[in-house]
Parts: sequence; structure tokens; C-alpha cells
Amino acid sequence: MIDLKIIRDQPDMVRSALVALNTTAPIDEILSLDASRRQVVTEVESLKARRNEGSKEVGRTKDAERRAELIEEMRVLGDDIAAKDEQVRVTDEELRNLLLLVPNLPLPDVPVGPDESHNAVTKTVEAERKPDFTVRPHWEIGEELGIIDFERGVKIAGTRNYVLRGDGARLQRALITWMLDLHTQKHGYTEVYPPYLVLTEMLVGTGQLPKFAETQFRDIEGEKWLIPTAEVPVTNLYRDEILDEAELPIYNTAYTACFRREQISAGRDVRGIKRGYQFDKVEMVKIVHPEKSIEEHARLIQEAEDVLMGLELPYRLLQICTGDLSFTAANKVDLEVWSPGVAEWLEVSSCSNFLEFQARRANIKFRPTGGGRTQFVHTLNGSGLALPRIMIAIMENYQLPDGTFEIPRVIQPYMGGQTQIGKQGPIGPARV
RNA sequence: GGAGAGGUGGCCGAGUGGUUUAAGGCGGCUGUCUUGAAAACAGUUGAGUGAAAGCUCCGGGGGUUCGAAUCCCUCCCUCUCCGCCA
Repeated sequence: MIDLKIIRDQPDMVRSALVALNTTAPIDEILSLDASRRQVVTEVESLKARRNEGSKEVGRTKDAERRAELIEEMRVLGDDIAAKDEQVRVTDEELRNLLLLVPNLPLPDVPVGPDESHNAVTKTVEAERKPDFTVRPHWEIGEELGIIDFERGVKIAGTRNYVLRGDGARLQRALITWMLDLHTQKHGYTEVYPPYLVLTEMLVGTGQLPKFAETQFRDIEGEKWLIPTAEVPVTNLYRDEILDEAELPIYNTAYTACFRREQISAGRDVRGIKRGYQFDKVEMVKIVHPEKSIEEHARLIQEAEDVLMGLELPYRLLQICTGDLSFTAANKVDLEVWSPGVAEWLEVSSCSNFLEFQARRANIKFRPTGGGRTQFVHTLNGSGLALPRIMIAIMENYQLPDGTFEIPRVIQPYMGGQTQIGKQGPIGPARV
């Protein structure tokens, strides 16, 4: 949520930002609601001041007649106040609902462009190893090796689900552990394990609601939602809190499963494990002083890069332009890994700076050390990283001509020294 | 799931309809004193909104009343006991 004052004081600046974002928001409705709200608030508050004074006088007055007079006067006043209070309450609610639909404003250095075609590659890093044969897509060798079971995944959970098996499941677990160790031991993060099912307000706080309800999974009563990313519970950890400035910055990292109801056309990205309703991810979340968020964003990107460099995978950085910026972000840089089997760049991380957008929604503040008014913190987050696509990248970049693949060096200690993944044992009831 | 108790300012805790919308204590900050510190003493110390006056906030929401932390309804949460359970 952006500051209502910005819309009130610089409506034209906001309108042109919306054009750059290639989106719309109900700015005019907000402005007119705000104006009428302010007028009614002023009225009702002076009425309340009079009532407070009058009611105190009732307590002091001994004279019965005068007392009755005052009470009657205050009663009439009270009806007026109740009506206006209700008016303010309704207006407040409408105003907030509209405000929740206004996207974050991009930072000045975000390149302007209508859509993803204007995103800019700002860095490309090659890997030392490069297969010199035709690499087969991960879904082929995954099935062949018996580490991914697509059929049984769909059988038990429907489309866009799969089962990892044997060394496949083990490799993913090893990657998660290594990533968490990297962030906690090298990057100064604290590991947290949050709930996967959270209250509605949490998704409003981080910006998934109210606008993107259709991409979320919710429980049957509708009171709780499956998290689409660890960003939701981990950022909201501090909701409605006033932190001490000395506590900043706060770096938290979490591994969670993530659940997304993808609204994409059937048939797109359906092959393999690139896009499922459930996937695993290690997430990094930063709560920082507002003056520090720009430099923290740069560090966050570096920390995500460290994961790819550690795994020795080829990747590139993509500066997202205004038209492709997500609703909540003021700036966003994606990390994409190259996968030769599917022959495409796969997004494995989005590193975003939200400024105070989420902090306003979730009401996360800090108290300046020298005193003074409380202020909103800035929040940032980035994947570090998304597991299925890293699995794809490893299976394809580390592939050997015989359809097996090697395990990245940094992961080998997490796999008991194992260096390669080959065909798994037979599956099926016969084994049991 | 059943029974009972309770939710007040950073913390503890008083307050059961008005004459202080929050006593008192702890902690924090400032000052006096001191070579410095401690102690003592004095003052000060929440959030939101607003240019300010003011208004709002005693778990959330609703109600009664001229007036609610205080009475009523409802929801949430915490604690104790029982039941169930990975």
C-alpha cells in the first residue's frame, strides 16, 4: 500500500506511474472519497469534543433541571455523532479497499517498458562445464532413472503433480539443506520454520490479496490460505509490531513448500517439473531501515547468485522493466538459470525491494534510536532458490551421455559423498 | 471436543458507569548531587490521525447510556484440568 498522502498531493505523478506500469488503479475514486472523508471527520470530531465536555458537565452539575437539559442536548448530539461515525466507518473501509488495489510505484531507475520484452539482461555468467552432446530434457531421464514419477503423481493428486523418488527426493533434500546452511552460515540469516496455512490478513499484508485471490489455495472454511511462498508468513512475523531501530536489519530464511493455483492455459509448461501446484523453495526475507533498502537489494541479489555460483550453473540477471513489475515491487531483478535440455532460461529467483509497501499493509514499524516518530520499515525478499527448477538445471547441465547425471561438488557432502545419480531400483508392489 | 479462570500502557498491576481515558510500582530517558558510578531526590516516558485545537485506542466486533476499561451480546486468544492425538 502506498501512502494516501502521495495520491492526495501528487495525483498526476501517480497517474503517470500507473501508465508506466501498464496498469490501472481507482485514483479518482480514492481522491473523492478521501476529500469527503476528511470533511466528515472534521465535523464529527468537533461534535465529539462538545459531547465530551457536556458529559463531564453532567457529572458535575447538581441542579436536576439543568442536568436533564444537558442530557437531552447530549442525546441529540449523540444521534448525530452515531450517524456521522457510521459514515466515516463506511468511507474508511471503502477507501482502504481501493487503496489495496493500488500497486507499488517503481523506483526511478527501473527501466520503462510495456512488457517483459523490455526486461534487460544485465549480467550473464557461464558455467565451466558444458555438455558437448545433445542434452535430453529432465522429464525423459527423470523417468528413465526412476527419480521422478509423473504418472503416480497425477494419479494421486491430479494434473501438475509429480513424485520425487529415491536419489531424486534425496537430492532435493540435500539442496535445501545446503542452501539453508549457506544463508545462515555465510549470509547472516536466521532459519525459521513457519506455518504453511495462514490467516487471510497475512496475504493482504504481503500483497497477494485482495487482487490475486484466484491464484491461491484456501481451506474449505475460507479462513486460512496455503502459502504461495514463505515470504507471506516470514514477512508477517513482525506484523503490528514496533521494532527498535537497533534490531534492524532482520534477515530470515525459510524452507517451505509453496502452493499456487496457476491460471495458465492447459498445455503450457505442462511437461516436466517446471511448474506445479506445489513446489519447494528456500526464501530470504529482509526487514531493514528505509535508508538501507537499495543497498540491501543489491546484497540480496548477490546472495541469490551465490547459490547458483556454488552449484556452478550458467545463469543470467534480468532487470525487470516497469510494465513487467509485480504488483508489490518497486524494483525487481530475476535470476534465470540456463537449462540445455528444455533449451530455455528458467526463472529460479525474484529479488524484490518493496520499500514500505508491505510494511504499510502489515503495519511493521520501527522506533528511531534517538527518539522521534515511529516509521515504516522496508521489506525485501528473494528466492534462494526455487527447488524444482534447480533440479532441472542440475539434471540437464550435469548430464552425462548415458542419461545419468553428476551431483554438484558442494552437494556431494550432503549426499554422503555420492558423486552421481544413476538408475534407481525397481518400483511397484512387487518390491513391497 | 468438555469444564473453569483470565486478557489493562515496554513489563507488573489498580481500576466495576462520571468530578484524572488509566492509580501505584518496575524499566527507560533527563536533571540535581558526585572525581566517576551507585544510591537518593525531582521531572519525564505509548500509538494513530490532524497544521493545530482536538478526536480515537484498556484482546476484536456489536449493543445499552447524556457518558463505558467498567454493564450486555458475540468472536478470538492465553492459562489450568479432563478427553483425543503425530
